[in-house]
Amino acid sequence: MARSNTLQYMILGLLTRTPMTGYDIKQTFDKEKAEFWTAPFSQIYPELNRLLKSDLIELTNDDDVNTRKKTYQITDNGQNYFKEWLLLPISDSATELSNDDFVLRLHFLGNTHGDFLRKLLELRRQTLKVEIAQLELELSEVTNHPEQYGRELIIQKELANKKADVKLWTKAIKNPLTEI
Amino acid sequence: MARSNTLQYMILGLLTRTPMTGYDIKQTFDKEKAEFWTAPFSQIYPELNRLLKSDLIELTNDDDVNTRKKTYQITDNGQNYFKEWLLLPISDSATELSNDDFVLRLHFLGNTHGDFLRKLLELRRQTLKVEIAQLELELSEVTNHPEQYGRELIIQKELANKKADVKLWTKAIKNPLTEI
DNA sequence: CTGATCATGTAAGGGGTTACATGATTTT
DNA sequence: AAAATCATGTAACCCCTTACATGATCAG
Repeated sequence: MARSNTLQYMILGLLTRTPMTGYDIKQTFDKEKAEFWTAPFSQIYPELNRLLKSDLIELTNDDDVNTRKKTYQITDNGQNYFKEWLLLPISDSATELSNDDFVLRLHFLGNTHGDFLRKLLELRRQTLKVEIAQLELELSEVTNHPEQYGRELIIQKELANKKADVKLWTKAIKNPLTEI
Repeated sequence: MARSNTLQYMILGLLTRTPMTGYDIKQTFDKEKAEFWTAPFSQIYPELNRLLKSDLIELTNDDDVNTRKKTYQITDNGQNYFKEWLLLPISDSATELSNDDFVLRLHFLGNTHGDFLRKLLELRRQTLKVEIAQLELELSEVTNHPEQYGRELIIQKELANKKADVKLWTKAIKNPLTEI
């Protein structure tokens, strides 16, 4: 249980847009730096074969028979599976949303799903506020303890980051894309 | 090769301060939330035994003979090994310093090592500036591409975070602890 | 005397990295 | 003709997580 499997969703997400080969997927990861995450071929190819067996993706018939090239497309099954995952943090009444979970989903939200996007941002903002309160408490415990100066700087860094995030998501909630 | 092994350095770093048991180490991780990182017993105990075999730590004689309690202290060997790692990003003319590497080292820098701390912050600031330039380029490529709105938000978030970091480290370089 | 905390481990399995292996196609 | 890029994989190894196993000590 608890199979996080980021790669699985990254691949499915990319294939919701257009059919691709394993090689293409790797290129996309490297070029887009996706959300600052990548995977080697040795992870991508086995994962593709696993998804194929699970009937979440399938081979297209576009490939020249003489090449080894294998172009994959997502199945209806895969579409549903991916969408279910994408919407999970909202339908689930989970009160927490880690940065990784959040970023991974955000990556696949374009101009569609405007409503869902807003809810996702709201949820993340809530999580951040709780974390900020916690960090402020920790910070108050280390100030004036010069031997923990390094740790104090780390806490300040995390605080600054999370506060910047709250600001950004607040702005994004107020000014949705539709206004552009 | 390329054994990153965060845990190894966390343990050695804690033991430079005071002798501890595996249980104490776990407590410290959980309480201090270290630098937002923790490890389970199933990782800590085997690692302690490995460090013991490598002669980087040793058992103290403080423990009651009748208990299973094992209090460890760092050896001279371990001290050297740890210090070498701590100073690596400077002595090494590596031009990059990842956030994880940076934070891990920062955690063990108190009011001592003021000079080294400044160099470390400087180095990190340089890395950040390069990354910011890269992100600004990526951002310019996705704006006005509504289908990549999610990715745009991610890039903006990363940019905001890195900029906040630069600001913070600049301030820390200018106002060292000695002024407190 | 019962439950919380102290205390140390092993086992199984997932996920990720690095290195290795192979060969076709395209560019220079 | 050589080098770069396209293209798909396997093998070994490390790190980390979850679950399991065991028992002592201390507080209520």
